[in-house]
Amino acid sequence: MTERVEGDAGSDQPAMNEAETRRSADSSERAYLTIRKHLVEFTLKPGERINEVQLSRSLGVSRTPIREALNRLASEGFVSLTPNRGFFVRSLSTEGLLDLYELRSIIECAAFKLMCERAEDREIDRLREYWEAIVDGYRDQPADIILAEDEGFHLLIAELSGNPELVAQLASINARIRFIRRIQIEHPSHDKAQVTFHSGIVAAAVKRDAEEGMKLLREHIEMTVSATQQALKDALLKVFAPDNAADLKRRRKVRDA
Amino acid sequence: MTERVEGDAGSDQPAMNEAETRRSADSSERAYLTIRKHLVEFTLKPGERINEVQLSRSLGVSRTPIREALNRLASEGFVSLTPNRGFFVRSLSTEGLLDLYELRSIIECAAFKLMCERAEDREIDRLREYWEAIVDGYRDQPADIILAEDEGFHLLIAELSGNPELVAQLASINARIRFIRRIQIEHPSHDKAQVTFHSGIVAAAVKRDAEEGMKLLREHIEMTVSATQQALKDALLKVFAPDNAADLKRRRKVRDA
DNA sequence: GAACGCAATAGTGTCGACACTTTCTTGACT
DNA sequence: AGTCAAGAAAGTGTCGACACTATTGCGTTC
Repeated sequence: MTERVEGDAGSDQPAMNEAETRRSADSSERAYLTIRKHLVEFTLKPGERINEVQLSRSLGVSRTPIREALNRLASEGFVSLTPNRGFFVRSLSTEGLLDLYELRSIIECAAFKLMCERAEDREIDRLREYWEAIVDGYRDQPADIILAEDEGFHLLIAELSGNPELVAQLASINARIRFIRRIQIEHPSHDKAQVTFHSGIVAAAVKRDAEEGMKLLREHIEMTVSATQQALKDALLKVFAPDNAADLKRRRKVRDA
Repeated sequence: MTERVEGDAGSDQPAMNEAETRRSADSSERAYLTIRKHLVEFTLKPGERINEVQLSRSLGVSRTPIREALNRLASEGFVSLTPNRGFFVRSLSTEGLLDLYELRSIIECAAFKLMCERAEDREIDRLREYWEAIVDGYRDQPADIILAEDEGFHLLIAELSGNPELVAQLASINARIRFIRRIQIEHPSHDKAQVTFHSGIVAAAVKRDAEEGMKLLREHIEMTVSATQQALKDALLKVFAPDNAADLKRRRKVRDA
């Protein structure tokens, strides 16, 4: 008896309903996407313990697909698993984020260099065209679109490196820092240098100037990092400022004692 | 019926010093280790479909922990999942291996550079001591030990980079190429330059000469790659030469028709 | 004799149940 | 009053079962 709850917390998956394609309902995949969304949006808060039963109820599926999704998320570093105690939302400290950005910088620089060495001219053209196609309205879009376009740009570079492992790595990193990037894009400190930056990258690619491109990438990510620290601080404030029941309770207990 | 595979533990988990999710000795974990072992030893052959029921019988557990293990292995790139058709052993083409080695080179070089920039003197000393402690009997050990010691050496560099993400990445890559590395170490073409190489790395580290160290790492991995191609060819031959039932059946069918 | 479709089989995806572990609650003892 | 222990409650880890999908084998038709 499949109880199909769609109105509840499942509201995360909007345009996924194609009556045409006989796509298997695949609860696991939907659970994965939904939970990841909750993680990215801080609906599930850092450090919090994840209740499988509660999740399975709110998604209208049994615990099995929930656990499959959580295992996947654990491999990807979103959550951690303590035996017999369950899954916990991995708390992303500032430090942890910086480590991720550093890794991203490493991967992206390497990808750019390999692209310069290996890509065909017409492939470099694809990069230029991709950028030219979005540059016009770039800054006037909503944050989500900007983010997607930016990720697409960098993923394309990874693809043109000819090494699928780099693409996979970058995609994984992107997923993990997406939430903070979105926050940062919406943050007042978000700079207008993005456009210049991307144009510079394209120019360096066309010239096959690996050094120049890597320098730009490094600088850019470096710059982003400092902006990110402020954004993260604000974000955490926003998340934990509205009454956090568990936290309050713990404090009250201590105070009363 | 329970196939208890935990003997020579070192062969599969040489240097598990990772911040990754820690698990206890539950069924899932055992299944994960066992299946991974089968994968790296080609007991489960590239491209083959994985039968969950069969696996669960041979391990004496239900399908649930098997599926959890397989999901994890899928996130890590060992197997792939096709909806409604199940898990397949990912066929590691030569090309795919080269991509992995390239990624490894990128990560290791970056780690070395960061270590040179950041590590304390006494941390560099740890690296030197690690190497001095194993250098004596290094070449006279069985392949598994050599492999574990080598992985430990490189993981230590990653640790000294101060970025846990690099450690995690390297550990994951190591797991995926371990099977071929072991084969390669046992292969006649395995060179004696290993000792010189590691000593050179240590020397460069002590001098904080990032360029020198990265050059050594690149050269070394480059060299390994060509040796690996031959080793892989031999390995695949060895794996597929003894009758492969599925394959033979398919061929017979075609021939008879 | 070959292509097609239908039935039988094998195998995955998901479920609800239960055992065991951890955490919380209550109440006795000092 | 405070501490500790025993029991209750909550929650995870694993199981066997079942529905549905893909594959295989067989018989029919042209």
